[in-house]
Amino acid sequence: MPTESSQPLPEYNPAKIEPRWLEVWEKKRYFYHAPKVKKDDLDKVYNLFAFAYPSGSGLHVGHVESKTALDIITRFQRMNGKKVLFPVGWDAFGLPAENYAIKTGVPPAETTKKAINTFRRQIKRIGISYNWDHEIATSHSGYYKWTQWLFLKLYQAGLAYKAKGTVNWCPSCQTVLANEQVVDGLCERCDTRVIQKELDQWYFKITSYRDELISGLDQVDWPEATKRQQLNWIGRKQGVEIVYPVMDESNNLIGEVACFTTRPDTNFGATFVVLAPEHPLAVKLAKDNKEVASYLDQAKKKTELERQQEGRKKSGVFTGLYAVNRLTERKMPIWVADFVLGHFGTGAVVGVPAHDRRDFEFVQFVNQHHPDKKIEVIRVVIGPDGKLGKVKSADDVYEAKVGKLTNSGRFDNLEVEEAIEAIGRYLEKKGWGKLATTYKLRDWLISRQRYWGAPIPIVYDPEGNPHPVKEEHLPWLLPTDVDFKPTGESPLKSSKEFIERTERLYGKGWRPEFDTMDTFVDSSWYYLRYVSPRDESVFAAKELLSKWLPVDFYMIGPEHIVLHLLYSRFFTKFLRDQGYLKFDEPFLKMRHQGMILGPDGKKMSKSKGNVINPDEVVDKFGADTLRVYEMFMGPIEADKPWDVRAVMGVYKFLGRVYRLILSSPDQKFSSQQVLSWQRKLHQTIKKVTEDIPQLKFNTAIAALMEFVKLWESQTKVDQVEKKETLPLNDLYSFVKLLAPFAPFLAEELFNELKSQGLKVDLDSVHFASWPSYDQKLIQNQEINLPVQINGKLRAKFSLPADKVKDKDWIVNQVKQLEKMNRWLKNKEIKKVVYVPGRVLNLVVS
RNA sequence: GCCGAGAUGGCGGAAUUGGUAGACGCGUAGGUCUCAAAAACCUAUUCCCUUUUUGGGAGUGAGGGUUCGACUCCCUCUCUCGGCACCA
Repeated sequence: MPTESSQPLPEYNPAKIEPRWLEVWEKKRYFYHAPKVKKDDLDKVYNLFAFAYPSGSGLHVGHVESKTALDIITRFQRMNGKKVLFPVGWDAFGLPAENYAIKTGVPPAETTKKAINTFRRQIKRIGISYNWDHEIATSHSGYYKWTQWLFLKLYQAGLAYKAKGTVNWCPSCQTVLANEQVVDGLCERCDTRVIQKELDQWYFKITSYRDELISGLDQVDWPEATKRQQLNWIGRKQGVEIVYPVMDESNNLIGEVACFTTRPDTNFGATFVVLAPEHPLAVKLAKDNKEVASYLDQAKKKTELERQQEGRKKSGVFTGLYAVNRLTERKMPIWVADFVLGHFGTGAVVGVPAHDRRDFEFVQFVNQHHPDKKIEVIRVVIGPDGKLGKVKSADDVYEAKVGKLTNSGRFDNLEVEEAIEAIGRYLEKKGWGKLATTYKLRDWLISRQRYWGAPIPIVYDPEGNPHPVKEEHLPWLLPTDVDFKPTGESPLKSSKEFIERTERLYGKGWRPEFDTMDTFVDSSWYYLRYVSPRDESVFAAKELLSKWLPVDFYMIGPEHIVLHLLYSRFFTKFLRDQGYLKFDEPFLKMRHQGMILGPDGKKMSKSKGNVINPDEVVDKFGADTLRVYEMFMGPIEADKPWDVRAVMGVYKFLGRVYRLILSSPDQKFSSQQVLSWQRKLHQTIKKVTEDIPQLKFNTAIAALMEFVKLWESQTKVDQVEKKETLPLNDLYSFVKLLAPFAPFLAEELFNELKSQGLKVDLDSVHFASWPSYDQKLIQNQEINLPVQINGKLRAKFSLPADKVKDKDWIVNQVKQLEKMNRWLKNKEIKKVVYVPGRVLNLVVS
């Protein structure tokens, strides 16, 4: 019967389809440039992907997931008439390129360039529709010029300062390590014990924004868990700073010591005070107290690992001084111990052993090793169980904030929560303390003794005083004549050119700062640069900033939750205060993509041999299959294992779509079939349209599959009356639905439809407008109503859609059903619950 | 220890946010085609009982509760995964 179609259809062959369209898109530079927007344009959308480090191993399937997700959203929004900024860039400075240089001698600039080229090729191959004209790389001098400018702005504002600080140091690699590079006290690269070293370092004063970094979270649509992690990191705590007079052995008043506590309610049970080794009073005492001096020395020498191995084992030394608890008139011995941290609170802690485990453990240590200096344990809170027993072991320590006070004079019998208030106020009234707030957040150490980063734009005069590099000397270029071999010194020290340049520009005897900046500095303002990446006069064009920023949607891995986001928000607030930005928060809405695990359900790693290479998947099945499979795996935010065989299922699905469209002119249907085909189509349009903005790509794809399934089954029904073909315009709608997910196949099928006679004046389906659905058409004419007896499903009753609101009619009809006899015979219907179209529940007795 | 997320068939996961649990895909079994295999297509597929169909019972980590009705809400517990961790 078929005539022209007796030729076999061409097979779905992505290897032919995809390169062809890629070439066309590249040639025509589709979406290369961000669209033009007017100020306050409500149609603008800024979609941001957390730019990646261009590692030598190339694109990872995890990259593909988040890039594809954002690409789908972007294409969907474009088809819905939005103007979208969708840029791409490279977090190109960083350790791996430098380590590679140390090993091989190949300069990081070269390695990085090569890696970027690989990434760019791979990303284009999977059809991500980035605005390539806006591409940036943080290692490019046109970019880091502005990173340095930002440093200078902070410097001028007094928010960049130099101070001595303790840093992680790997004696084998001879370099400073970031906290993240220390794993269980060992260097992540060579497993050498990391030690603490005092170095003169540059810091950014992020702490001056700590309160706004908390309150600003109310303005953004981020996952609650993410917000909470930020809050924990900032770690704001309300409490009381109690000031105790300090006396020597012979009761001479010699000063005072302040202790921060969140539990002033327990202060009647305070029996000692502990200073951190860094506490000024401890340092002062060390001058003429040998025991204290040697303890401080030991504490300083301790490595991270040793501290961790010791666990919670306490140590300490008595200072010979006492603090007076004015609530009880008790003389509390003052000790120095390294379990107290110098940088939290006041660096001194008041010990309440009955109600703080660590305090109790310390008392155990003292009472065991210094029996002549025994410290008393006094219970001042009775738990709800009414137990008033002695606190004899660590398990008896009562830390919960529930219970009533005892042994606390006039405050006895108050509930803990009340007592916190009351005693706090009392201390304040007496002038013995004041309400105080402490934070865990510390200033941001940005110095790195590394080569592959942006040089800190500071020069030192012959006396060693720092001066900012003049703005006209930016970019303060990273020298190239350096020795990469680690020597324990900053690699830039080996550059003759760098020193000569400094002397030429600033005078004889002047020296440049040899450290570079933490790469987090580069990566915490890049979203601003995207609007005008080639502008040499400003970090980001003001007019464009006001049009595009803030970022509307940010897709970022959960590993960046704390640092990157905190730093970015800090920079945003700083630049706002400097008058450059007009918004408070850089990222309005944010979501995280999960991790793609190996087929074994474990994190992919070369050593486990479970790495899936996206290039190989594309070679075998094509980019569309890779994209659709990754989106189909499951919810975007979940961790999901790769299933080699499930990829085939997606490939088959795309092949079916291909064949259905190509053979559609030969498919004949009854008008009834066409109608139900259209109904399903419109239901699918609705589902996909609603799912994409919610990032529910897996269910959107499932809906497309369901539609294709129905279509296929219809072609197989042998009916007598079959003379209609599917309307080209409806086929077009379906291809549009497919376009964000499988852009190559959709483009191919769009062209096919044109050759079948579709009249559209467009070069690409990706410029088409998104299909809309007909609400009336969606309604099924027949409704299959579940009928429950006492909440258990007993029958299904199918009724015409126009009867759906007629409860009485339905109940009557259902009662007549023969099936119902069994359940309703000799029973009384006590209650009828009817949710229109959803369920009918008869409650019988 | 603290904070957070989670637990649904053999597997990945759906479920209109309190209304038919298991959509969609994988896998498996049987079938069509084939000399055979692969591919493709069709059918079945939560478990148990009954069984010719019909039918019945159980069932969303465990236990309890609220409700006409609970994967969904509340309480208790177990386990898994992330983050922080001597932070006063």
